Amino acid sequence: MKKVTINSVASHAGVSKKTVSRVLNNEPNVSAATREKVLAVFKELDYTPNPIARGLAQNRSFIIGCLYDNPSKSYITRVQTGALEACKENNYNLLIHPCEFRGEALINNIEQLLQTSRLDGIVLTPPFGDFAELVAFLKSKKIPYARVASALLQDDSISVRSNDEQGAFEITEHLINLGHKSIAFIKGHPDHSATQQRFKGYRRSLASHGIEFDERLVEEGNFSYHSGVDSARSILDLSPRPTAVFASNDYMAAAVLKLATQRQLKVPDDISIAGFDNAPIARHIWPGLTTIAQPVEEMTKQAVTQLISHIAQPQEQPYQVTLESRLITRESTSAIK
Amino acid sequence: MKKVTINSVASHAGVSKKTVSRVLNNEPNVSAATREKVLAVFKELDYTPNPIARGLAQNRSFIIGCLYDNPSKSYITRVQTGALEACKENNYNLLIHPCEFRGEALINNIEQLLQTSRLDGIVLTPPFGDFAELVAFLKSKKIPYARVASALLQDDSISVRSNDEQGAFEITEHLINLGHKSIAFIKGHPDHSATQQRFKGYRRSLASHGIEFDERLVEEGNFSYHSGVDSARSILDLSPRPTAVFASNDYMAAAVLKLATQRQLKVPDDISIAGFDNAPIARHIWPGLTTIAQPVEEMTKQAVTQLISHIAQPQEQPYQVTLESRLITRESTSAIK
DNA sequence: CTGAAAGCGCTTACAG
DNA sequence: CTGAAAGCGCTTACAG
Repeated sequence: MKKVTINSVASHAGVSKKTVSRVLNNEPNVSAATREKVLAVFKELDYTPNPIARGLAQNRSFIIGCLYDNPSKSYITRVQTGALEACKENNYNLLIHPCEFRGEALINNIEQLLQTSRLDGIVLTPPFGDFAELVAFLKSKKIPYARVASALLQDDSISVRSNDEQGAFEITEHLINLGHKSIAFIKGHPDHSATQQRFKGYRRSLASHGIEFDERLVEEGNFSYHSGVDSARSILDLSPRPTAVFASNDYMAAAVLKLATQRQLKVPDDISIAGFDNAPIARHIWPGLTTIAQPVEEMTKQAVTQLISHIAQPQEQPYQVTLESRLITRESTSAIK
Repeated sequence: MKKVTINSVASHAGVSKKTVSRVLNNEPNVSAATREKVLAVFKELDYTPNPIARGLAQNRSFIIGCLYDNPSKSYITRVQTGALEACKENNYNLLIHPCEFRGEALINNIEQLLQTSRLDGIVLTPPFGDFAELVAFLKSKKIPYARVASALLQDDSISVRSNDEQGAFEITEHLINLGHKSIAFIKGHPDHSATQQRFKGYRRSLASHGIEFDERLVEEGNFSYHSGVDSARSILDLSPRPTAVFASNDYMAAAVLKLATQRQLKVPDDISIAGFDNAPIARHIWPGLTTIAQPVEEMTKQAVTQLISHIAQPQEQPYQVTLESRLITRESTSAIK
């Protein structure tokens, strides 16, 4: 069985392949009769255009690459969901590329990626949007990119983020307003710019209430559940024990909750626990976690939408947006007794 | 700035483009001197071959598509992890394509996908591997595919599954051996073949112990957490209340656990709860869930590895494998009092 | 409204 | 060991 190409269709229909190309792309300037004839031959021969050939001629692939390296699986899932929505609306497809390396190895890895698949653009999810080396590399290769949840930059790139500092401030305010003064804090992954932002918000809230910052209440996590367990152990061993814990994401908060419960502590009566992200786990456990809802899907969707429109029209304005996050109170926090 | 192609390299190096192509692909029959000269020009010009052009000439894209439609996000994450490992080892890339439609719309959706991106092969994850229409369509389009966690078939396709029936049998045995006789069961999504298999295993275990099957103890779920909440409500309202619940996946089991805890029931003292999959949530909650560890990553990795080798050498044997699953006991199940 | 020619950037098959 | 020619299946730019 011979492969059916634009040429077979053209000869079957008795027209030039340019005309076939016209009906394929819904271009004007084709008589209704010709169009129908060609359409009929499409059906008859069961013709599907070859996207690679189209790609070569147009120099594009209609594929966006999504880079990530994130210990929180649910965060990745949400990123993908948003990216996929944007792709779907624009007839693009999404290629996913986790990569665990930093520095030199990372650049080689991306170079390899670009050598095996042509990508029209790349979404950089945390922490990649903050890797200056990588961003410079993409610029030098003239690969369009968009940054999600990265630090603000005064450049011309596409960037969508949410206000981590403000979110952390608000959730700390919530705890302080409940009467808590001894509030432990678990940091996120050091490479993520959100980590510093959330820490800042926590400190700003403490300061605004005249509560002295206490270093002993701060633990270094990395956004993984496992790191939350380790941090929780240290925190619960403190004496006096803090009356509340604010973990930089919900996975780590869930770990604190589990460990506290195992140790026969009542949450929130004995200790209040707050997270960040509003990941699914925040409502899948009991008590449900008080947290900050971050619009991860929406951030990524906007970033990819802008990226795609930038690919089509590179002269557009840079798009830099900061979305709002909001406090969600559940059962894991309560007034101090 | 002119784009640098194989032609610019060839003229710079003073050789034919065929020779450039040879060093690009590490082919033999190039003198060391020539090779080095060309390599030097690569660096000098910062040349990167165009994957689309290569793809057109070779008629391949080095991209595998992953189809899914699964209410369990962690399952998808695990599927992706396995698929990505296989792709990485073979210099392939992974394109993800969730699709929510059935029947006619589904086929159109896939046709559209194949029209925008050329895929060298497709992995069908549950429930797609069991959709006869889709499988027939891919066959007619001559798109290589591999099926993950689908029903056994006497055909020539690549298929990797695990033994759901046996897993469900074993976990039910575990409960019965702990003294439970009234064991509620929450079914999975009706479109997934695993749903029937797990139900069968549950019934086989009951039967082998002479415990009469009771329809009132069976709820229809769909693998989502939400469906688990609904099922849990019905089950906990039964009187007499069953002493154990076996949910067809961990999300639904987690929902039962949360609802039971909210209702002041002690797990496992008042009621034992078991899940299936060994999803992350099974160990992120307290008490941890007794469950069946299913090698989702490994299944997918094997399927994609076979798919890629089948793409390279289509004459190979069909690969149909059933992997083992194993019981993991945690704190959510205990002997009846 | 329609088409012939050239080109996208590679590889394949063949010749020397 | 090296290269000239043809081809992969489309689109772009131009001409009529």
